[in-house]
Amino acid sequence: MGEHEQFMRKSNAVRSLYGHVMHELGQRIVSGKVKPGEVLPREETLAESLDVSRTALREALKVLSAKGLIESRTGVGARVLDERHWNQLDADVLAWRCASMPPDDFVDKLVEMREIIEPAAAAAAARRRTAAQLAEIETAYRAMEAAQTLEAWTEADLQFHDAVLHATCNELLQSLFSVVESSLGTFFTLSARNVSDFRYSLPHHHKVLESIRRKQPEAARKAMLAMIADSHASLQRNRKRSRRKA
Amino acid sequence: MGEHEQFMRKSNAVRSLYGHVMHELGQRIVSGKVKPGEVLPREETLAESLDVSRTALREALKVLSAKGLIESRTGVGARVLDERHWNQLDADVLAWRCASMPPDDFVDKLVEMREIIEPAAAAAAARRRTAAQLAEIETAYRAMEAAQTLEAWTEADLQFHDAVLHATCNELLQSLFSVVESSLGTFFTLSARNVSDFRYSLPHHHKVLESIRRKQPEAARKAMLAMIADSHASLQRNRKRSRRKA
DNA sequence: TATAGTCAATTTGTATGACAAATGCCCCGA
DNA sequence: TCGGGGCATTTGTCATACAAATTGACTATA
Repeated sequence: MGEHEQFMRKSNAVRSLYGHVMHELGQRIVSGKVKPGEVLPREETLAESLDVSRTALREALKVLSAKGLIESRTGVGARVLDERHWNQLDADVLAWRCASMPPDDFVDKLVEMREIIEPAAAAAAARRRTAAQLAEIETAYRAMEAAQTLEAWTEADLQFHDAVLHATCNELLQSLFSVVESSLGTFFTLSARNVSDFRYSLPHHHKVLESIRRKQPEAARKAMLAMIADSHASLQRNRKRSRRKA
Repeated sequence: MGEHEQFMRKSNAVRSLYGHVMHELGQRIVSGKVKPGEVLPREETLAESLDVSRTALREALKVLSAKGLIESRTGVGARVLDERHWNQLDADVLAWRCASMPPDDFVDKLVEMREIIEPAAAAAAARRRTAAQLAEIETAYRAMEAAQTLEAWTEADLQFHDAVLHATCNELLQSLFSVVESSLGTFFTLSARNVSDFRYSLPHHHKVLESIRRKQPEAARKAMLAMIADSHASLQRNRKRSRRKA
């Protein structure tokens, strides 16, 4: 897993016991190992099998319930809910879905989301960005320029897109960063073979930056859309290649 | 509070103890009664003041932590996080923000989100909808046509927009329904005086329905955008009116 | 036989008390 | 002045007990 210090919160959830349990159960559900409609074993049994106390297990269940994955009812048990109820935009749920090489159609959905969100965000940023927000974007861009390793590039890339969302001055839009994060993460996973040319999208980013600097919403929208379309195309080339291998 | 039986889950969270506690603390935070950076009283004290056990309180804190509102650390306490970390798209967080007559700029942000999401969703639905999904949308439309009370209208309206999101075949888009729900809810709250003409947007909905039926993405996009722009304009008229009163 | 009502078993919900672990701070010593 | 050790504070985890809700079976009754 990548280390995006300032994005991935140090998240005590990672270190804590209940965090592990939540992660484990969450993945079981999202990956389909336990299917919607099924009820989990009773808490005492489940706690024992996971080697934690009922307290820790229950905290995990509560959070999963808040994410819409399960519903606990007295006297019945914890039933896995239908996908329709899942909090699909939750960072954890997205991560769980992307964890194990997501199916192509899910990647397409991620891309569709980006194509809707990010061009609109770039346009809004071009309209409303403050000087400080522009500086944030530029800093991220410079970091991409300077990146020597794939890891450094990835972090700077994420920071760039986060900064654009931030510049929209709309925190609701910024909360969609989790989608971008999962999307980019998956992208780098799926196209890990050609690590060499990871800088190919730099010109696209430059155009977005300049459009936002000059406060040209339509130019920013187009530049961002082109960037996403380009990376999507590159991803599909990789798909075909790996399918041929198989 | 409206009753949208099939949207608002019966949500044991409403009835349960920890649910009340979560709601109470969540509102305190989102409304700004306790500000980011502050630390809550220690669990024992807080539990006592809310008249619940530490167990129930901790379950509430865990969920609030999952929503990004607070962060608990051993030996320190539960610190309220900066708005940047909040899970802004979470249904509860949105509801808490809209609970107490949200400021104009937040309403604008909701509208901006709708203007980005829903036209794109309508276009996608026009491209990919199945016959069954179209039927869902039509059913909702008929219910709007037949609605005699504001309550019936509101429920059908929500159902219409949910059906459109569903017809995109992209569950990520559908998860943004919480935004539409909060937005419409707030809209009806703010424009509650002229209840009489609640049906004025029916023609807009008709255009969206027909465009999706005929699989015309661009027409669907435009119709949806026009609908949102129209309701936004109507909302702003109301704002001015109520400002004049004050 | 059908039906309503009661009871018992099961499972989650809540409370309580205890201790482990992490953090921050003061104080002491070099 | 700086660094480390220990102490107080607070959350993290565990174990146990009982309350509350749901289910399903059983029974009495028409």
